[in-house]
Amino acid sequence: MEEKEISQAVIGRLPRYYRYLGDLKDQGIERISSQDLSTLMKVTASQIRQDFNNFGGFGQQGYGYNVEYLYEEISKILGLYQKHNLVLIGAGNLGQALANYVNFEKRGFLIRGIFDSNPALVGKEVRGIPIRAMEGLEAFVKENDIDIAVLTIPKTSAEEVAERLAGCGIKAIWNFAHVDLNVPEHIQVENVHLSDSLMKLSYNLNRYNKEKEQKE
Amino acid sequence: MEEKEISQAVIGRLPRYYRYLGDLKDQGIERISSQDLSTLMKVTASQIRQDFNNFGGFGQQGYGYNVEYLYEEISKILGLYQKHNLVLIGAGNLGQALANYVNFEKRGFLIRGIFDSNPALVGKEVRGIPIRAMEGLEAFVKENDIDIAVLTIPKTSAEEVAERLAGCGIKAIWNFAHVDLNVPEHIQVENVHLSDSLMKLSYNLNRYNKEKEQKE
DNA sequence: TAGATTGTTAATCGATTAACAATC
DNA sequence: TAGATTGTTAATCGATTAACAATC
Repeated sequence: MEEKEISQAVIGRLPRYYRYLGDLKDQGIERISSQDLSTLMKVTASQIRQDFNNFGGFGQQGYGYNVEYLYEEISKILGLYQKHNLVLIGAGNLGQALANYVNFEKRGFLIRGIFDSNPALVGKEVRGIPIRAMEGLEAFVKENDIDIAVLTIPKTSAEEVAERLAGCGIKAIWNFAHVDLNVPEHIQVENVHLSDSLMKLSYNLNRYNKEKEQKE
Repeated sequence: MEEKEISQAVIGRLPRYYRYLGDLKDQGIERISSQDLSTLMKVTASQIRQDFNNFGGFGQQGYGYNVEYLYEEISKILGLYQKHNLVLIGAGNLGQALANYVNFEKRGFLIRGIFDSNPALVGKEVRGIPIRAMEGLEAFVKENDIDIAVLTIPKTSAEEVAERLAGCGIKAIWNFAHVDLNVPEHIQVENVHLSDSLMKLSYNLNRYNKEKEQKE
């Protein structure tokens, strides 16, 4: 069966649904209508129903959606029931922050190895995981069935490391380096460009202040 | 003059243009056509011209765009010529990583104060900036002309802190806590939801693998 | 002047919203 | 059965792409 491609706009909203449904579940709420969820999340009920129907009918007419069931279904869609082995490359501040972030482990994202090009860091540990030298990267990825690499390195070395990762069969890169990576199509890349995000905030802040000035 | 609202889709692309233009500038390239930039950035030339024309004509027929000029103009649009005073709330791993990130300072985002609710951290320093107790937050924000708060605290306390910030006149929040904040409309919020980002990667990774299996 | 390339209008595409018949 | 609410089709809206006249 040829499945129709789901737009990235929809995918991008799923984690937010997942979060709200998790909260509802924790509150012991059993069912919710698209209308109520719409009020809660400040999106249209129509969009909620459309989004869910991309993946088949999760609701029931006259009843709404079962919170726990919907939560589980979204988790399956996002692939969270599945374990992933990660390597973290770049044990600087941000890398260490991510390595210490326990919530990823809970969702099945397991950091198996940490690498850094700085000899002073090699041999040290972050949350019990030793920091390794970059030389061993390829072998480690292959031997430990690693599918995701987290890139928290400067932009200058990011492209080179990405190529090495592509060469040893990595499947996805979570990229915090401030460049766009040039990797083969079959490798999934998700960028987190922090300074881009801050610039957006800067724009909106300035725009709002300007508008205010004009009114005065 | 009533300025027409620029869509967030366009704003979201500006930092990427800015980055590419900065690189071109560093390479000493003087001018570029929308066509060449299009090839480089893998977007359509049409989109590039439309985007820039939202802010007035930056180019010249038959010539293209002057790299340095365009770079400066985008920097102005994004408000990067302007200094902003920030407080960082939450001196955990992520907070410290951000505090240590020098590039923000370069762009005029100056971290003036760091706050944490953990008494064990209070009094310590991050890059020369002392960590303060939460009690002093409001006074500090007012006295130091702070306009942006960076929230790197757990979701449980995020809403409460956001309300305190709203109460003392903060203008924008860069939110790393994994909740949607309920603040008045005039406060700009930019969310960085890391786990949402990882879930998106997870979805795309799984989808690709599934498609591959089907073909085999 | 001729060629290049923008600025801008028009066409297309996709995503969001509205409406309502189906059905629990 | 009557009421509620989904699933889904149709309408609208906005964003992207194409086309080309304006102009450097």
